Amino acid sequence: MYTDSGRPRSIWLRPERAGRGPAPGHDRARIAAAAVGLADGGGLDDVTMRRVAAAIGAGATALYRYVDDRDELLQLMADTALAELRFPPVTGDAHADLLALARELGTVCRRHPWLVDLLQARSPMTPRGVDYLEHALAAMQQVDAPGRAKLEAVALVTGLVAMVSRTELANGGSNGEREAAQAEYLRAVVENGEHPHLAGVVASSAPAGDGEDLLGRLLPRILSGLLTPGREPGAASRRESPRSR
Amino acid sequence: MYTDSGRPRSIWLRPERAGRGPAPGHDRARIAAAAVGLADGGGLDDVTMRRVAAAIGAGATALYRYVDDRDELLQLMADTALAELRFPPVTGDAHADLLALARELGTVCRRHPWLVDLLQARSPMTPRGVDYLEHALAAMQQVDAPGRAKLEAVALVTGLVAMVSRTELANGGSNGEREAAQAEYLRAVVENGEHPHLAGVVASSAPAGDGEDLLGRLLPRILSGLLTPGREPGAASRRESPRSR
DNA sequence: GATCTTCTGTGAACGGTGTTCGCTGTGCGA
DNA sequence: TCGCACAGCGAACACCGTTCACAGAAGATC
Repeated sequence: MYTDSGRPRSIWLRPERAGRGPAPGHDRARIAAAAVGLADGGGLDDVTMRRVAAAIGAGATALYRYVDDRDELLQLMADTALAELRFPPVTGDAHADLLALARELGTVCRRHPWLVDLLQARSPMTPRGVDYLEHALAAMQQVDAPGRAKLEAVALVTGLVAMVSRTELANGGSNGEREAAQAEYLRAVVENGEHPHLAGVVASSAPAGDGEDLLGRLLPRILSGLLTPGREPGAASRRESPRSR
Repeated sequence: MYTDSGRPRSIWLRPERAGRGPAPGHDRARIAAAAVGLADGGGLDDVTMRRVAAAIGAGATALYRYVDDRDELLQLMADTALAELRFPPVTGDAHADLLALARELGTVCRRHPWLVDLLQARSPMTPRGVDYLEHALAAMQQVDAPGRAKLEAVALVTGLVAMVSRTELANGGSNGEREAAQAEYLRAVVENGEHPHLAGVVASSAPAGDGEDLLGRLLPRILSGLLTPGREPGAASRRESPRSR
């Protein structure tokens, strides 16, 4: 049933325990938990095979009995974090339900900042990731839109959560050398005067509003644009300015 | 004028040539070009300090005279790639202009797949990145929306381009082991039957439509939701289903 | 119960990484 | 002309992911 009839490529289809030999001294859950602990403390860069192994009291290379790759370890971590999702009940209001789901994902991202990187690198098709997708689709059950559009909506919601979480963490977290450099350069660009629109926008906008609900403000607007079936907003926009071209 | 009155933290504020010593044998542009060439061939992982140095015929550690960090080298690369942007003229139709700009960014991303990673890791505040932002804001000059909303719109447009480019490259590029594993697991999940909504959507949607204009389909809808001033779509959605809660 | 087979954990090792540190020169400013 | 700041370089450091052969343990088979 597998594509080349060998052993499954996906870790999620590989049984954790093979029948024959001695019982493993560790398990995926413990390993993933240890890795999550390391990442929570110092980011994904602190998740090295040696350090994770040491954290569970194993030799440096024991992890390769449980995981083919460092990348598979990261998948385990993503799944472990997504397991913290408390799916809000489906009420029938697709927009509100998706917003609630997005907020849940946001809180998990706040707890595990590194999850943002894993979410954006590629949508993590882990068991809990699939559950998340299923829940989102269930929330949109009564929406009149093709399946493709719904999948795209989920991807966009997830991407938006990642984006918002990233800016939240950048504003709140101990601003590293990198942010300082960016701020320094941005200040210089604005003062230089060759970017009037940027200068105007930077001057006019309040400084980084803290407790403001970005998700609640952006997501409904995006969803309303995405999931409304008939209106064809692109055509309207094109009709508004017939002089162009 | 700098925050701690030392030497600028940002590479863009540091003069390429210091006055005193012998003339440098290389320059940022050549270094960045070499790095871009490596990344185009084999991804960002192929961009190591040693290899880039070798590509310009320099010793392994000579790069540190031009760049503080590997990360600064990546910034140089992002700027070099963004320099390929051919900004489409501003017509006055904000939606159309932003779509055209997004398409331009998309073609650059198609040429330099690694740029997607750099765009998503953090918005690259490089000179060309600032130009991009300025151009987008100019396209929205006549839009009646607060500056914050415009900045958010730009971020969303960029994020959408990154997302679309990623899926394009994943579909088109030589599918690695990773994609195979994901596909294998997804098939198993669908066959298993515990995720009916997902199964339905996967079954109903056509297989990966190739020449279909994702950007042109998604971006106008998103923008229409984002940039329309008065309508408060969130409230409308809440009013549509008063029975919930 | 004995044997066989498979699996587990390990330590050493390989090739590679980013980065630091002296060192030798070189060429501009004084 | 002199001095000094800077360019380039080689060696070195502390890691990294991953491979491999090998010890030993435990289920399967007889």
